[in-house]
Amino acid sequence: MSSAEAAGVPEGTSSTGRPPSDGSARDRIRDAAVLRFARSGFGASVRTIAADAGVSPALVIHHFGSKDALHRACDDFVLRWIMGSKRQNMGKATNGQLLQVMAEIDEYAPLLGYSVRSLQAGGEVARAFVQHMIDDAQVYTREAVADGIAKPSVDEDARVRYLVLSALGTMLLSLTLDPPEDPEDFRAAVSNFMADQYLPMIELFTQGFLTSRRMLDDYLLYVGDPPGASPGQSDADHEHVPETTSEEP
Amino acid sequence: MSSAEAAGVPEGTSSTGRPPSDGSARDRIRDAAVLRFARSGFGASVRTIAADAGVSPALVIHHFGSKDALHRACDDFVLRWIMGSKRQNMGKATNGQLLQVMAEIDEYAPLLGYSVRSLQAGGEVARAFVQHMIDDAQVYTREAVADGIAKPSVDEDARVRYLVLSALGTMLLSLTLDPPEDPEDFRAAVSNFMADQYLPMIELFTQGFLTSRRMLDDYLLYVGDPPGASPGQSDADHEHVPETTSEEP
DNA sequence: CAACACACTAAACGCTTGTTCAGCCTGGCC
DNA sequence: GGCCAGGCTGAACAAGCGTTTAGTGTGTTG
Repeated sequence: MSSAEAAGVPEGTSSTGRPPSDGSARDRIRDAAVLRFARSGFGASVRTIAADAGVSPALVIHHFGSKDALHRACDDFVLRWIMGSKRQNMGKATNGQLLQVMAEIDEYAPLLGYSVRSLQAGGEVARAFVQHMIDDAQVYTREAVADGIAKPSVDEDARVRYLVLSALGTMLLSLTLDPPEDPEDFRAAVSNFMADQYLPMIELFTQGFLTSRRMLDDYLLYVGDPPGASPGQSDADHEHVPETTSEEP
Repeated sequence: MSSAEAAGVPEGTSSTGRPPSDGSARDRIRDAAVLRFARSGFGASVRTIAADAGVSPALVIHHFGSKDALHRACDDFVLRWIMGSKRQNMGKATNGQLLQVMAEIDEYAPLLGYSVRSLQAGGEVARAFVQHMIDDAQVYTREAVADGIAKPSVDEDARVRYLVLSALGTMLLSLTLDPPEDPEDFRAAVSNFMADQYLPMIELFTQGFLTSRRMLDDYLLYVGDPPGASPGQSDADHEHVPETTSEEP
């Protein structure tokens, strides 16, 4: 939590004090907008944001041109913030798999709410956010497979994409179904979610769900080898239980 | 204008015929609202819905009282429809696991868009929708475990909840990131999604992701037994021993 | 027939929205 | 000093929203 928003400056506008160095009002508006969008969604009104920032609605438009442009500016800001934070955290914890991504999210805290709203709304930030996570996870997963921590996949790219979409989507749906009373506290909600879902998730990641390979083998036989496949992976044929499961299309 | 009344009155009455049992205009408004909400989200205006139904905005309010009440009526209608369809499909395919849930969704087609919007927006329908899916999956999973198709879990309830949240959430996020150009066609989008994600999903379900049980065992050791697995329940505590012949060292 | 009920509508009301406009205030430059 | 640039504002505007109101037409009922 940065809590850098502690700029006092309540309405005691003695001589309209504003630091002359750089447009602090513009930044204050942007910060207020990010916070308000996170709290109330992107339907939040310009007037509300202006009130949060302690300025007039007209000034918001004066500085950003329109509400849409303000939204885009917030997207830019958050995206830049995330990318910086990512690069900073990239070094540590190369042991991580996908779970690591979730743990990292907990560190993204201040702008987590904004990201969640963006994911709910779709659009450019959401796509970029997910894509960056996928890129990260690709590195982690490759290393995990090389280190023998993770099993190889028939199609690594598809698996990484699925795992990221799954981890994010599950959390997103959970947050949507039971949103935190205080919209400020996405962080606590994420922690709760992790506490609830960690066991089944890691259980699935450890032992899988099905007892037989039949479904997978049938599918592989049906579609042929997918693009990324190198068929030499004899690593994974240890589990041939010739079980006659019930019928399946 | 006013060609609306000439268009599409299923009952043979030529002029403003309305059966005394149930008003057809009311139904037409509800149907138009469901479609419009699915197409444009719940922010769609009463005026738009009225135009779609070929009536005046005032009539919408006259019949439903308010836009919120109309929304609730649509929720009721869709929920009832889903529950009926569920009951109808419940008989077949008891072999299904969670994948079955996804396949079923493809059959929910007409109201799929509405459900997706509801899941995106959260609220009562979304919760009910998910809960019903969980209830279904609980039955399926129990049977699959009993039949030896699915592996047992340390906490079956938590697993089912996670699997449903994961399956739905993944699809929801995918649909949000790349929404279909024609909002009518959520069905095709779901099919595409399934085509893309089936392999990694079934691979994960078959072989898991991690090579060692260590993370799971560490977690179980750390938290002790989860709430669902009381020691008296002899049914499910055969899984505590670290047997897992399917895992490589 | 008159009288009522009710589906239905055009028009307007009140409100909120994003945005614009004219002008105030102040700091810096001549 | 004068004067301009620009951050900043209160007031207003147009558009859209959900909803209300007053009223029209029509089928049913006494």
